Formats: sequence, structure tokens, C-alpha cells
Amino acid sequence: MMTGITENSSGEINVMIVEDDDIFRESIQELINECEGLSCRHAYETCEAAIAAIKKDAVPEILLLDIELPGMSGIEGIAHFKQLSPASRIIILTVFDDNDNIFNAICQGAAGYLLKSASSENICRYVNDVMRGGAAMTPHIAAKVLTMFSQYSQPKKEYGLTPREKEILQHLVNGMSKKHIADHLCISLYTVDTHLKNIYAKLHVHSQIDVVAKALKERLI
Amino acid sequence: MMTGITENSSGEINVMIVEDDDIFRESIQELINECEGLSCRHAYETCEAAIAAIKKDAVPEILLLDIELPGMSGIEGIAHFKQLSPASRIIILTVFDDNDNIFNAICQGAAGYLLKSASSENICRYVNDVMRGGAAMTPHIAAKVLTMFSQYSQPKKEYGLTPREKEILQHLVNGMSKKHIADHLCISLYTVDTHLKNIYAKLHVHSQIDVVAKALKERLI
DNA sequence: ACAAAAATACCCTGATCGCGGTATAGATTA
DNA sequence: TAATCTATACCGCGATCAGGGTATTTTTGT
Repeated sequence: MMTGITENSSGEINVMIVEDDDIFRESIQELINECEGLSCRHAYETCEAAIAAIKKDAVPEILLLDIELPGMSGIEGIAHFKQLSPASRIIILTVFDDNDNIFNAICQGAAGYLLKSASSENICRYVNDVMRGGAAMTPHIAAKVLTMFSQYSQPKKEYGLTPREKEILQHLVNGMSKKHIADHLCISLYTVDTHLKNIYAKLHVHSQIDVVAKALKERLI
Repeated sequence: MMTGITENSSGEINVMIVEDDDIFRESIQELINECEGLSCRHAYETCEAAIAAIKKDAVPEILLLDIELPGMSGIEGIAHFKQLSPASRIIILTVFDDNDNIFNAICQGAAGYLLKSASSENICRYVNDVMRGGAAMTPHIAAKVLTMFSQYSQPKKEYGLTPREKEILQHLVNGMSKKHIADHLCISLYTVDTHLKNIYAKLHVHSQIDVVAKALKERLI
């Protein structure tokens, strides 16, 4: 059974490291131990080894996790760690700065995403920020996150749809057929048809599928 | 006409401040001027005043922007500043930490979002991070951003679609008709029909529209 | 007051879709 | 080996859709 997270006897924060490169793992462990208030007594080469250790009662408060590892990747590992020890906060520490890895790590629930190029002092600060309930990102990663975030909701193109057309589009997206929409709006099926034709012309599409796909992809509704 | 962004004579970074509270504005200006490499010679009470100043050639490299202001809000202001001076990088500095403000600021293109409770040293560091192309968030804000980010793509339900079915779903979402899909995959229209029937059964829907809407809404593809 | 835009309604035709079947060959798994 | 899953293919019917028209009324903006 799990005992839950407790500070160690000296009142320091338990940091666990999962990193396959021997030299980097040892240097980061040394760095953590040199930081005021931080302590790392558990460092492993693989997620599998770390999972086994957690099951044997080595529950960390902070988990510094590499992505590219032999066996299970760090991204996959997040879900396992979260299940075994929900209170542990996971910080990705990697050389990868591609959107996919950042996106997946965040979606899996990582509380931080640091690049290995970060300075020692900064890493210590980030760990402390996360311990206080915040999240940590190196500025370069933060910029990528903000860009992804804003891209997602930026390009609200304007196609000049009238209010009625938007209303019909909304119902279409909600799965109503032309007939249902006509009934619901108390207008003729022919009228819905006309509106739909106009929507097609304005959005440059030729079927309901296209309209719904475009509306959802571009968040017109 | 705009002269573009240039460092001032002393090689320091030009920081502009828009903040309506006199005391806070003056104290933050003093703080910036005390920071190595930073200089603030332009501080205004409203977006309108700052916009007028930028038009008169006071183009900042960094713009520290409050949200709650008399007249135009900081969030609204972002779009104006971006248009007048696209190279200026905007950092929100506010007391508000609600999701809406954070979300809107990021979507408008802010490069940073700081809480006024941040320490002096940290604010200087954040400004420098942004000047180097990064983004800046106080840890509390970063945590909120990550949460918003992950909530958006969490509930990947599993409907047990086979690889072939996912492939067909993908093409449907991309606007292909059953006939086109059949041609593209070099299989019979009847086969596509069968696959589609099975997809309908698994997703509990009854039309292509519903399938596309569900796939896009739940990010199955 | 007049022009433009928006909303309404109608018709026809060929194409497509949804759904009820049935059936076979190959791969996977129990 | 038997059972299940996956992918493949076929048929027919009634419903729906797309696109080509035309046309009237109401609302809006100037």
C-alpha cells in the first residue's frame, strides 16, 4: 500500500529523477542535492525502474522526467506515475522542443516542461515554483505553448454569414437534418434549402459534411 | 511614419508602461530603470495615450500593459499595439488571474502574463526572457495555462474503431464522399458503406454529419 | 423614399445516403 | 480447433441532398 507523500527527515523536498544518460543523470542529481531545500536520493534509468521503486514506497514529491528513454517513453510514463502517485508533480526535462512532445506532455498532466539547456539555478527555481503549486516552463517552451494556444483560436475568418444563416449552421453542427431544422424554426424546408445554398456559396463548400467540418475546424460557431 | 524599433543611445531595452494607478506606475517605472539593461522613459495611464505616443515615434521594445484601464482595456489594446508596432512584445501585468483574461490576452498575442504580486527581480528577469524571444508567465499563471491547455484535449473517448475505420473517418472529416473514399482506397463503394455502418454503430450516430461533428468535437481524428 | 440585403417559398432532376439484409476470406485469439 | 474480428463485396428501397432555377415579402440603410 502507498504511504502517500511525506517530506524526508530533513524537511527537504524529495525529487526523483528518470534519465537514461548516466552522466547527465548523475550531474543533475548532484545539482539537486546542492540546492537548498531539495534532495534527490532516487534516480533511475527507465520509467519501468522508477515505477517499481514507487510501488516499493519511494514516492517522490517532484519527478524530473526525460522523454527519450529505453522502453517506455517519458510521455507514456506520465499516465503511469499519475496513477501510482497522483500527488507527485511531474516536470519534463528534455532536449526536445517540438510541439508534439510539448503538447502531449501537457495533455498528460505534466506540471512543467524544461529544456536541458536551462541553467542550474533556474532548474532549482523551477522545482520550487512547482512545489508551490505553480507550473514551470523555460521561456522558449512557454513561447511555444502560447503560440499553440493562440493559433488554436485565432483565425476566426469572416464569411459574411447572416444571423439566420449562422443559426442554421449551428443546428446543422448539432446534427439536425434540413427537415428537422425547418420544423424547429417553423419555416419551410425550401427556405432552409435556400439558406443552405447561400451558406455553401459563402463558405465555398458543396455539402453539409464540408460545412460542418469547416465550421468546427475554424470555430465559426 | 514609423521608424521601427531601435535601442536607445545607452543600448538599453526600451520598456513602455501602461498603468492607470499612479503609485504603481511610478514604482514599476522606477523598478525598471533600476534593472540592469532596462530603461523606461514612457509611462502612460491609458491605452489611448500610449497609442498616441507610439504614433509620435515612441516605439517600445517591451510594453508592460495593465488590463483594467479607463477607456480601452488592455486586452483590447493588444490588437491596436500589434498593428501599430508589430515588433513590440507585450507583457500583461495585472492582478487578474481569471481564465478569461488569461485566455484572451494570449489569443490576442501577448508574449507574457505576469501578476503584480511578482517580485522585482522576477519582473526584470521576465522582461529579459521576453526580449530573448521567450515568453513569460508567473508560475501560478503558467499552471492555469497548462490546465486550460490540457482540459481542452482530455476526453479522448475510445469507441473501438478499427484502423481501417479510423482511416475512413479521417477521409470523411476531410470532406471526401463515400465514392471518393472508395476510389482513393481502391475498394468497393459497398465496402466503404459497410465500414461506415460499423462506424455509425460504434459512435451511436446515424449520418455522416453526426460522425464528422462527433469526430471533430471529441478530437477522435 | 428608394435601393440593397435578408428571409421567405416553390419546383425538378439526378446523385447520394441510410439501413435492412447477406456473404466470404483472412487474421487473431482463446 | 473453434470462435471472433476485420476487411472485403453485393442488393434494393425509400429518404435526403445538391444545384439549377424563379419569385415575393420584410428589414435595413441611406
